[in-house]
Amino acid sequence: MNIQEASRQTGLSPDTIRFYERHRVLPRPPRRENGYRDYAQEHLATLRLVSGLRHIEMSLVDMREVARVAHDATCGDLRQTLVGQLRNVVEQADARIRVLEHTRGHIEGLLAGLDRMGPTDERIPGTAPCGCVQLVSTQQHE
Amino acid sequence: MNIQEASRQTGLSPDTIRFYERHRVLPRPPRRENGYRDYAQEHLATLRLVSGLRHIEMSLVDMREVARVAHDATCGDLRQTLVGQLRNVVEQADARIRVLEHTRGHIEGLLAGLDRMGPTDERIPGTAPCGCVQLVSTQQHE
DNA sequence: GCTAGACCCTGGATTCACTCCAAGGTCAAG
DNA sequence: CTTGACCTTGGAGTGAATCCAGGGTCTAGC
Repeated sequence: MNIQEASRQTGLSPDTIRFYERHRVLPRPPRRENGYRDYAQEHLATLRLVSGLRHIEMSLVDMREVARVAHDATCGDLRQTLVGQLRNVVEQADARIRVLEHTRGHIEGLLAGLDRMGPTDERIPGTAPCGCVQLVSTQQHE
Repeated sequence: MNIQEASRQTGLSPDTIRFYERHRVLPRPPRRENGYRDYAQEHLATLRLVSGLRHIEMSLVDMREVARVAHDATCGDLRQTLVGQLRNVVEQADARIRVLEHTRGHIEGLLAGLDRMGPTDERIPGTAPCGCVQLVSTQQHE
């Protein structure tokens, strides 16, 4: 399977796959005689894992560590390290989701506020206009 | 209020505030005689708005647009542009949250799988170890 | 008055994680 | 035997910070 097909099946672009390989996040696949990378099912597993980790914004360095463990370790080692790292990752995702939901709420508040205010057209020159300032500044920020 | 205090009250680092100012995401505040930036409550409103937009990963260019509108427009202009952009932003946040939750589930599946498998210690050399491959590769990826 | 330590300023270098590009090789269809 | 879609590499460019050097300022304590 060539790199494009591997890309299609995992959601990582060919460029990103090559980039990760260069930075030792992904192991080097075997090559055909013509030099093309040749992926098998077992590689896709790792690519998909890495794609998932990328989605939750794990750093390249940490992904490298997970991938190294997932490819070299015995099951005992793997379990310990991987479980630790994955728990971490879930926590990070949760934190990220909380921030997003908080900000989403904040923005919706802004929108609702704009709705409530009705279409006045004046503003005090040199300041932020209409209700925008009040809406935003009443929000306490962590 | 100096830049550090403004930073403390809005969650943007002083470096980031200066960076945004340079890139015209934030307006230039007045300076004291010594050249220090001097922020007032009305500036904090804008900083907080921008901090919120940053949290949901709005691009610098789009933030510049929002900030420009929020500072220069009349209320009518503001309403139209801002509402459009903010709706957009909420959508982006939702999409982001969906991806994160999907991946979170994926990773938890991995963890549950590792739990179910019990502590075997063998692995086939040259392949990814134990259940890791199966767990990941059974997951279909968009 | 003087020094230490925590601020502030600017402009430019570095970082991270890609993403794109140039220059060239490979291959299947017509 | 050409066209067009693929593949290779190494290196340049991008976005959004973040860090740094080199310098000025301010407050507290001696």
